Amino acid sequence: MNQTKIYDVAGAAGVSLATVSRVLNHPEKVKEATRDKVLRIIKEKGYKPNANARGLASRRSTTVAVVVPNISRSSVAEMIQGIVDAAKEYGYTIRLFVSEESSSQIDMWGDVIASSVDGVLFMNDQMTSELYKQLELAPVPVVFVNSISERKGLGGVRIDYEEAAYKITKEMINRGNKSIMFIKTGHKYSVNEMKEKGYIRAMNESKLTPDIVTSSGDIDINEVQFQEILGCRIPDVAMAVRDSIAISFMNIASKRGIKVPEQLQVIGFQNTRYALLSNPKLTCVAIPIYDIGNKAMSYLTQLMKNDDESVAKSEDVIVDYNIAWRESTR
Amino acid sequence: MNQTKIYDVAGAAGVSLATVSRVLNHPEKVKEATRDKVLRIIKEKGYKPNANARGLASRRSTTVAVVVPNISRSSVAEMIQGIVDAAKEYGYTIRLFVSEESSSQIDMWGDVIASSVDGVLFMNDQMTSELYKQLELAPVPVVFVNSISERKGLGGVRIDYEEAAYKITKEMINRGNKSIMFIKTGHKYSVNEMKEKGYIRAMNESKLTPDIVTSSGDIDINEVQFQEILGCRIPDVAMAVRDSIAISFMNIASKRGIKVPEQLQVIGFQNTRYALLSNPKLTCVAIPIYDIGNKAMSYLTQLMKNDDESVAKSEDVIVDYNIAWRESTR
DNA sequence: CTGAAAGCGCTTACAG
DNA sequence: CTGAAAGCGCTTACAG
Repeated sequence: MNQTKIYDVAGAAGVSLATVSRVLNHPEKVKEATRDKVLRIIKEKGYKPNANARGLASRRSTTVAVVVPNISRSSVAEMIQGIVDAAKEYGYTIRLFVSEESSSQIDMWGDVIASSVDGVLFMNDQMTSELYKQLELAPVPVVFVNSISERKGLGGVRIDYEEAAYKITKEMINRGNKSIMFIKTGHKYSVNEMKEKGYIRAMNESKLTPDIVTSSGDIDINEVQFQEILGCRIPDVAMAVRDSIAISFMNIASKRGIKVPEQLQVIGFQNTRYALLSNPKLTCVAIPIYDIGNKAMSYLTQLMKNDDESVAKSEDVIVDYNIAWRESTR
Repeated sequence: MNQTKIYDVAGAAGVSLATVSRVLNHPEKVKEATRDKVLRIIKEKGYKPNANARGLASRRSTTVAVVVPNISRSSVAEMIQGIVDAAKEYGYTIRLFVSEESSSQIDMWGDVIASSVDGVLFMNDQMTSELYKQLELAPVPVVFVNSISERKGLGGVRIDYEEAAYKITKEMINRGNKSIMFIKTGHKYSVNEMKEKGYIRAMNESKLTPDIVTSSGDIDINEVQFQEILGCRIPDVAMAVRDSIAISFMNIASKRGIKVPEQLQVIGFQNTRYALLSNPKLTCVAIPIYDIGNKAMSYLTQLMKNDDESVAKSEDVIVDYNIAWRESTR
């Protein structure tokens, strides 16, 4: 019930607590015989150093903060799984910070820093200049995950969403499709803006008129809107910024008797499990979101072991994506 | 860049660091004028106490551990959102521990305790007696979340899954359905075993023969299996332990030209977003998973403020569920 | 290779 | 109501 302290281990092993500490932190500095004895006792007693004390004394907590907006978005959860797995590999522990709005992220930032983490994995799609300022003052490295930073020295692991949207649009044009609809949401997510940009570029290049629909985040409202749209026009292709919106659109089309993919092709963005459970199965730009989390954490560990005085700066790392061709396209 | 320390605040305010600490931890013990001055300076300097130091000195870290298997399951993510929101309300911070297998949860447990949290929210569906032993020795309160503990003094917030499965099965029988299939997975999840039990009880009560199918966790394998099953027999109702399996079954049925819900009714368990994106929309036993997380965290805060010498024990708290009737049933 | 000691940044009895 | 001091459980130069 009372946790074993380093003193207990030292006592039982007949060494000083400094030696026990060294066995844990700099084993190469301890004679093998001593080390083995201490390790045995540590195991016997199930000793684990108190994280607070260790963090306070060493200024390294082997903990990183993961700052995300709303964890229940399925892509966020999967990304965290990637982070967690990499963290485990490198011996880091996670402190989770979830913020609803970007304004609250500023308040939260103080807590993040005070929690004395060794680094931060940061996800935010609605950056403000004040937030940038805060991040730039961070006493530890910050790496963006699947979101876009506009500042030098503050980068992260992500996809080139503009390119991805451009290429898939281009591909659909090359396949002979003329009317390609782009469905976005009202939110000002920078990654979604990149997708829109890529789409527009591809359309313009081919002298086609962009057809952009802004949908709600709510499924029920979407459905009404999609009914209206499909009552007026059936595009060759509908591409949505999120899988769930694409599926919602596809379902409404099916209900109206429109054949997918024969009359209408539908493309999503992300490749969540929704895409495999839809009927027909959704073609989408597959974002390796697990890998993004995983790589971001690995990258952060590199920055954290920088012994320099200064805080290591992060740069953008662009990760490859691919296209999962399924039944909603032909 | 260098973080403000309590000394800096004390200096600027012309008081001792003890007073600054008191303003933060026992404001009622400080004269109002002093308190206001200190608070002003704290705000000015953006001072936040170092979490490690505070935790070490006070033995309270205002941090709780959240221990879950695989965060990317959508129900887990939503539950964590509930936890996070309640944690924020009570001023707690989250340390996230994710374990793949139950064996690794034992190893992990040492880390959980060493991380000096004030309490633990624990989710595990495959308990072993060794794990129970560890949990019972925990120096802080432990509350189960959406999983079942068989030990006294170790309880948690959850649904009565047996009752839920019993009632929905009963309801479908009362509506005149005779052949009701239950689709489970190979995993030994205790909550799923409860669902199975409830289903069997309802069937037996009505002298109907239970029809239990064990499916794989993999969508592709499932589909092959479901094709085979539907080639042999079409039940009046198919009920699955998870939404995703139910949807998968429903999609295969649709592809075979079986009309849902006319010829086959399908019911899921959970009410994830999948259920709204399926076509037709899935009827399911709706588990208020966000609330479960939220309540578990609230409950834990109560246990943590127990001033007693002993560690507060937790008891089971059963949360209500309801049924979301949608298009896959009639 | 090992130990004694200082110190990490706080909190909290204990005096006053 | 406030301050001086001890102590939380570690790590890490510094001697030896």
